[in-house]
Amino acid sequence: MTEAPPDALLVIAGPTASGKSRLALEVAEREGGEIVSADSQQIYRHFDVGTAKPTADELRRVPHHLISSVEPGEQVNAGRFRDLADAAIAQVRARGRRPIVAGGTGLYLRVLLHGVMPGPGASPAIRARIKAEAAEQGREAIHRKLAEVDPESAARILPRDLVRVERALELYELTGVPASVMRRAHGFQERRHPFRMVVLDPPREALYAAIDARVRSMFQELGLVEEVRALMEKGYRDAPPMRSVGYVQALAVAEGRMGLEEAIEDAARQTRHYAKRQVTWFKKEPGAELLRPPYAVA
RNA sequence: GCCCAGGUAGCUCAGCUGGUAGAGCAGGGGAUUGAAAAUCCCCGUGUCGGCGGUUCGAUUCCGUCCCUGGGCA
Repeated sequence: MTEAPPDALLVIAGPTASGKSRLALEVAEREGGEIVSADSQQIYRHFDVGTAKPTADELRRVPHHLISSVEPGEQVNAGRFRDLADAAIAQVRARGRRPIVAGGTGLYLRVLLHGVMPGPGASPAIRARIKAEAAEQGREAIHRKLAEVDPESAARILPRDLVRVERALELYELTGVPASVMRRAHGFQERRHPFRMVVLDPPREALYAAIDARVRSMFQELGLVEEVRALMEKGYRDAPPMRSVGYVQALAVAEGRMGLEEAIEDAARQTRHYAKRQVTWFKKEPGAELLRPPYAVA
């Protein structure tokens, strides 16, 4: 691994409940830093308990950026995150302080560090149309359409993966260029920030125990279901963050579709699966430095 | 003590009339370029409770013992 330059951006990544926030806080306090969150859910306002946001006290101790900064009705995406994060990093530096990026959203981190292929973002209209077509004609049919305009993408995306089929189709419709061509041309080759990325890598058993305890606490002590009821009253029942792990189950409880205990167990299980996906992602992330507990960053 | 129902993968359970077993969940692995806490893919050998017996061959039949539920005393 190459020696990171002194002004390298410190990035702390890792699966949920591994202790990223704690470590980031500790480093920030020690070095006069400010935290820039790379979390696709904590960025939404009002969704606090279920996203495991830092406590009010923690937020007071160190300035945090990109936490509670977007209304739940808006859709954040990788491109928007990159812009917001760039701005936050620049602000922190302008103040002569050290930005510390911490978060578990792998795609956002990658896009921040390595860029995203140029091109248009999501088009709600196109997606709604494709979704309707898929419901009517089936995913296979949509996949065949993709195969006609972009056989390379169709070959690597399975028909059932509607999210990706949709995006590839959307990209082609908007630009006339196959997504596969853009993907190949881009290849995450941008070097947007010199960085040093540490990935927290707790033993699986400990990670799962921490997840189980956290999820249970969200429901039984922190009032996740009550938070969801309040969010529903504010009109956020169908907001993007409501479909993330924990909120899905809490919503089901709030609407009487699921019992509390079942919801806790399901949310914990889904969170464990999610954590595993994060581990898979970060393990092969270029430049990642795996860290075993006890965590320490020099 | 007697009667009944069970003891099969970590868990819940399938397994016509004998040819050494399979699903869901859990768990494991992977993909991932503007929804990413989303979306999607792959992976199931385990003394079929123990010991005898019948049989070319027993998870499957017989005997016996152990264990777990339920019932009767």
